[in-house]
Amino acid sequence: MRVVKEAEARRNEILDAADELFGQKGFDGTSTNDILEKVSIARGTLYYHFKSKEDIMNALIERYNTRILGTAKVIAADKSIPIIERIVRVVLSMNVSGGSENQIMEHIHKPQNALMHQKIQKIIINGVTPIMTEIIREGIAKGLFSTPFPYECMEMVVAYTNTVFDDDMVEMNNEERTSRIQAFVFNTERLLGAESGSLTDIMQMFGSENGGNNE
Amino acid sequence: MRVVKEAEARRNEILDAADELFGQKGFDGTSTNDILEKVSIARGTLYYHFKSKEDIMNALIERYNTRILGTAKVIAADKSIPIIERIVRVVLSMNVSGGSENQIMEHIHKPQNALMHQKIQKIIINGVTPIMTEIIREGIAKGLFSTPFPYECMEMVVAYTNTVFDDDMVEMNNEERTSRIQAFVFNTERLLGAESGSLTDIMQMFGSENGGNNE
DNA sequence: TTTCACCGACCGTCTGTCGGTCGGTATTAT
DNA sequence: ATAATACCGACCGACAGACGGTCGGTGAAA
Repeated sequence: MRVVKEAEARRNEILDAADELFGQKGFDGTSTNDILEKVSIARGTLYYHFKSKEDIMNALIERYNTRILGTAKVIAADKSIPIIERIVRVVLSMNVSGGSENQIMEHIHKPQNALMHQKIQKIIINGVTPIMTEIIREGIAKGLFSTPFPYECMEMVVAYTNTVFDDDMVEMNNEERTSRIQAFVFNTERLLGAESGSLTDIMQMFGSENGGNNE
Repeated sequence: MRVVKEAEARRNEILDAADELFGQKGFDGTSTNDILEKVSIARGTLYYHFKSKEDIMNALIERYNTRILGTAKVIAADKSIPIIERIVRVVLSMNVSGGSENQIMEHIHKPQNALMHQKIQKIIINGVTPIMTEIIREGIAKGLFSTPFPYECMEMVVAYTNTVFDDDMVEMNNEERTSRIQAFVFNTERLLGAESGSLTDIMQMFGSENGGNNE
């Protein structure tokens, strides 16, 4: 049957379907036919809205991009939140993505979606780092931190969390995870030249993020 | 024409061809036909030696694995080399891979080979980190370094260098690269609790690695 | 005569293309 | 105001081309 919609509405339908399918079966594992069936459109329609399958992925990433960085920016700019808490929240917003759709990132970390994962990681490293750095500079001004290389510091922190914590890159049981987080907090304090123990609050929130989402 | 060879010889021919082709055109961009033509064998022969295209990639990665970690282990175990120099050499061995085939890793860092890259990165992080950690412990015993978390420290260092320096993950011009290395050395010193400036030698060797290979 | 490396025709599935169709909307004539 | 017309954006589905993987069969060496 023939159903006509506005281009943007249709585009989003396709993206929503692709989002779910890529999450379940990976990019390579999802055929364009899978998407067609899910949206109930014909082949030509898909290629009317997107020029290729990879184009769909790029559009999806663009959506993630906007959401993730948008959320991070809002949090980072809210100077009413204490600096350290703001840092924690920005870090968390990278994984949970802020809103009701908290299963966005969960799918990404699978061996199947390597390319998508790589592209998102690139966006996070190059997008989140400057946002975090701004907070760090604030902290330096207030005497909380002390480093001549705030940007590179945060780049290291962001790159590390994104490879080791977000992935199946390093396999850990809960115990190893806990010690990894302890060490991470300690190391971050050293990198930032923060007083020992001043970031320990981070650990708790990290821990709860893993166990289960409470709001 | 029909040419018969020992299975292992043929396997290596196929791997060599795949290595070069994947490097040039990426994994997805290389068809099995490309490999067949290059090796001058028939379809069935390829699938006699490998059960799938991905199997070829995994065998390739296994080769890298052996070479990279093998080289790293040899260097790390040579206690005649001063600790800091050993660290530098291990880091370098990750990129140059030791021997005459120094173009192995160059191809990997392309958006096309995302899956292969991810798998190799996993091997490096989980394989090189313990090797490096051993050296660090030696350094701690000698009073050069001081950290309660040597493993997690090195994990951070290895993960960072592999994402930021080895990739097109972060685009940098030479100037940015230089400052990135300066900061990296500084940060690593902090992480390891090393005396400021004690690792500066690293910077020089890193610099030469980029410019051109001498020996 | 058994075994091992090899062959190449063939299959199903995939992505992407292309000529053509349909329905709503703006425009014009009545 | 209403009807005829022209237009265009959204949609369709048959099709082409290429790909990864299979299988029954072949030839040479052991």
